[in-house]
Amino acid sequence: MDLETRATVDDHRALRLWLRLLTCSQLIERHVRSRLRSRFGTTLPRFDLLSQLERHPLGLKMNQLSRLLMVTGGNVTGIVDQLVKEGLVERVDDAADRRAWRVKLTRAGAKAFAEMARAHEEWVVELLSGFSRKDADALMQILARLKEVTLENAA
Amino acid sequence: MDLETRATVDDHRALRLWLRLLTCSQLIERHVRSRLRSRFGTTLPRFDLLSQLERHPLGLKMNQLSRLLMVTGGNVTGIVDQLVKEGLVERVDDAADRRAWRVKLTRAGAKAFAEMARAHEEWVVELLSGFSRKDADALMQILARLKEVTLENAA
DNA sequence: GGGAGATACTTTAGGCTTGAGCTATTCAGG
DNA sequence: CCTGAATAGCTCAAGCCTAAAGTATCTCCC
Repeated sequence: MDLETRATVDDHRALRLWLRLLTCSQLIERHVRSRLRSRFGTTLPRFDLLSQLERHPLGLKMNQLSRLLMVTGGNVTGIVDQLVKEGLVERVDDAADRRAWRVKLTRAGAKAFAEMARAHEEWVVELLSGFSRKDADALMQILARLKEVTLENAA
Repeated sequence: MDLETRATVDDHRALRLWLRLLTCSQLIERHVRSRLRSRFGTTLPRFDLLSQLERHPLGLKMNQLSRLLMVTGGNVTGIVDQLVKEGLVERVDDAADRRAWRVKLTRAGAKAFAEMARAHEEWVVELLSGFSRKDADALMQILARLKEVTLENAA
């Protein structure tokens, strides 16, 4: 096999890897979305946003949320608007910067999130049951490298 | 460590695995979407649909596309409508079933797709450059198992 | 052949997401 | 101080996506 042929094979390898990664990700994502909808009448983006706030009890600015969730600012505006309307989240003025908000979980939001998070974890555990501990550990490590490489090359 | 504690740790393991998988997938996806947009003025769903048609020269029915792309039928209707309007795809009557269409690439569609596919593969290869052959092979295998397990458990 | 149920597709309403363009505020240098 | 550049956030149009409901056709079975 000459170099050029090998290069082509390796190229297809990268492509197939990406397609398989996407498939796996979508399979899990669809499952979780569907259950969030049917059990809690909510969506994955809202859940993700609450999840970030739960990890940051002091609150987060809109652009911090935007970075953590890997979505654009305009998107965060819309989701926060909804969650405020539902009473799960509140916008507090940022003392240090009059342009900025500090978004926090309300008491009701924290309570609602705790319930959803428990169920969410159950779903994922159930979905991955039968996936060996050994494979899971290996996958975590390889994905760590993949993330690193991708971040490097995307810059 | 008692059983209950271990169970909790394993649960978090599954959750963290899923979150990392999602992150990796999103990193690559965003990169590809952004380039499809800036270079070709198109989107990932349209590209994916063309890609499926390219693999099936005899054409595909709407519901076959829906299954292959893992999206709902209504969604496929919208995307095909657009691609027809752009002249990349055509709807042909299915001789055997008057309810159904057979969607095919037009000559222009095949040409446009070939160009995009070449670029798409380059982007992915570039993005994954530095990811070792060994890791890539291992990842392919583990993801195959993950896909299998997930499909099993989702049913 | 005829009716019940399945299937192929479309439509609709509602939510997510983006990129571009806007205002208001902050910050850094002169 | 001031002024230009950067930053925080919002709005808007357009496209993706879903679930649910609607129409047309097919298929099976009596």
